[in-house]
Amino acid sequence: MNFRDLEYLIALEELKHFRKAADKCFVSQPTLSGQIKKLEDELNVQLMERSSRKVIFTPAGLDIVAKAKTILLEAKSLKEIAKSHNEPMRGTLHIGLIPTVAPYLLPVIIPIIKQTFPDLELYLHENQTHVLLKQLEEGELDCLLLALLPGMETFNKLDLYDEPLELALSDKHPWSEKEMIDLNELSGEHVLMLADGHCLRDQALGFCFTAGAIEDNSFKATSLETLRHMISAENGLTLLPQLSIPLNRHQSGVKYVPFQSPSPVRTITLLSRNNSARQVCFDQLAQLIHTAVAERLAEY
Amino acid sequence: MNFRDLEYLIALEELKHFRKAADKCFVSQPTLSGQIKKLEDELNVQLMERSSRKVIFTPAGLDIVAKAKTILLEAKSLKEIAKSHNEPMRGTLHIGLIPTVAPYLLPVIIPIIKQTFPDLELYLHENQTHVLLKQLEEGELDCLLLALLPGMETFNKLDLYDEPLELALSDKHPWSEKEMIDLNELSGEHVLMLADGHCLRDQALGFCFTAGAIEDNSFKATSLETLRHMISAENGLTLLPQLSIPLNRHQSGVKYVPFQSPSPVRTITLLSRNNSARQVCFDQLAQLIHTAVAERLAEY
DNA sequence: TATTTTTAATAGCTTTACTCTATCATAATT
DNA sequence: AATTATGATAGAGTAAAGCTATTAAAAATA
Repeated sequence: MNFRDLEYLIALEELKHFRKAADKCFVSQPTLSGQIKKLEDELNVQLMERSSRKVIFTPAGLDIVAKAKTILLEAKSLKEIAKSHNEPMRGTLHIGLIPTVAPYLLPVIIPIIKQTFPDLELYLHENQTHVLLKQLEEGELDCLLLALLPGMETFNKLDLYDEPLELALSDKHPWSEKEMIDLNELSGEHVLMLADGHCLRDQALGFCFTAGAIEDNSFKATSLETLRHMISAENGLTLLPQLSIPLNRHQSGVKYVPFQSPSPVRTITLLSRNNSARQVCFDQLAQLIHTAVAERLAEY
Repeated sequence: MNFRDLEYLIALEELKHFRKAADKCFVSQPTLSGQIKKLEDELNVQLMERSSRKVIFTPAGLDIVAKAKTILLEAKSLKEIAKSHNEPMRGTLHIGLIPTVAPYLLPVIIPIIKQTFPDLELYLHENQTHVLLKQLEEGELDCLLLALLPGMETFNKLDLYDEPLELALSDKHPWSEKEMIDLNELSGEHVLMLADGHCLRDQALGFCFTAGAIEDNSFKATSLETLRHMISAENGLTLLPQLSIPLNRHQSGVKYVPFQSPSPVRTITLLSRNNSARQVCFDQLAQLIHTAVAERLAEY
């Protein structure tokens, strides 16, 4: 039994005539006859009485025609489901983000994504890099927005933007009035850091090590916001990514000073599985994010 | 797209493994791979991501698997419908009967039919022979219970019983005490008849003509019961089929006298289309009716 | 780092099943 | 009796689906 056989049967019930039904189905009369016979043999039930003048459906035949119609409708619906999924910017999308990106990037991009791709249903998952990578691999997430690190080569990456880090410090700190600062001036300074597992911690540690700065071991923050409040309270120093910094670089007791070139920087990337079916979607999304963030960063 | 492809897809979604899914479907792995690929091409949508380690279904794939499951369920249900119709003594049956048979035969056979074949749903249609034959031909009726007449050779017939006609007359008539009577004694008598269109009228007329009796043209009855009442009221004569006669041959002013051999007789037959799908059903029904009526007639 | 293992895709051939044209058989109509 | 209408049958051709053997690529293991 296959879908075509059911079409033959339905046409035959409608027209009560083998040749006409065959014409309607664009096959020859013997073909239709044969397939109907095959169907009867397979179902082991006589679907109609044939005579040279009349085709009379049996009750069994009529019941089966009715069921056949619902099956063909379902098949049509299946094809329409497929069609609706053909549009890349439609359907659900599970995005993973790291905690040092999510709260600052999302307000910039969510409104424009919702406006540009209203049929995209976003689910946002905030987690640390190693968790996100695992989830992406398992297929639990569709793509990630995070800072590019070594070891991500097995994934497909679309670079979104390079995000400079700036020096955050209390507005009572002697350096707080500086317009710019050189990374090497941090030599010997104690710097506050995020807790283990945050990729920004490792990156910042790297820059500090190069500059000769020292981690302040008395405290490890669990979020950038905690870190920011600590700076204000403790008169400390830290590195914060640009998107988390207010435009005027001075707010609630904290001042922000950009570094002189070459500034410490991290690359924010859209990561997806190499063989993901939604590459077209990611391309468009990356393009949109790139533009939106470029506009935002230009405001500094 | 066909049903098998959907089975492959469902197995693959369940096992997330091409070879295992192929095993489950009793085909080779390349066959399953090929058909899945064909399905994707046909639906023009990627149903899953493949890698050498993982099979991850896309949202489109999952939606389509869900729909595929309902389609296969419907297909299964279609086969079960066919199966249920395989039992010949089940389902609806439209039976046509003539008015001179229905009221007398049905009480005899309906209880035993309902008891023997409880899954048979009977619809009874009372009409004159020519109407019934037309309806049978058109497929509106499945079979007929009527008196066999010339011109019915194109149908399939199963003889049920031979029904003798008896002489019905007022209990005040001089012949009313006779045990038996010879048909030829009717010579010159006036006999009451049914209206045109009743086959019993034509048959009775035939017997009367042979015997030399004359039709009483002053009245034509539209039913046997009217005829019976007329006999009582008008002191007339008529021929009535045995099943319409009370067992003691005397009731409400009417007496019944059987004819000496050779008695006038009609053959009651089950008629169906030659190519009817339900010949088995009719055979069993005829057998049952034959037995039930034989038992009833033996009581006279 | 090289080797083995796992897993899906590909190539090439075979088989199945569907379709076609031509013809037959039967019953209805002329 | 001849013609027409209609479905069934026969036989050949084609397309689809199946198989085995092999390849390719990634992961696991040595």
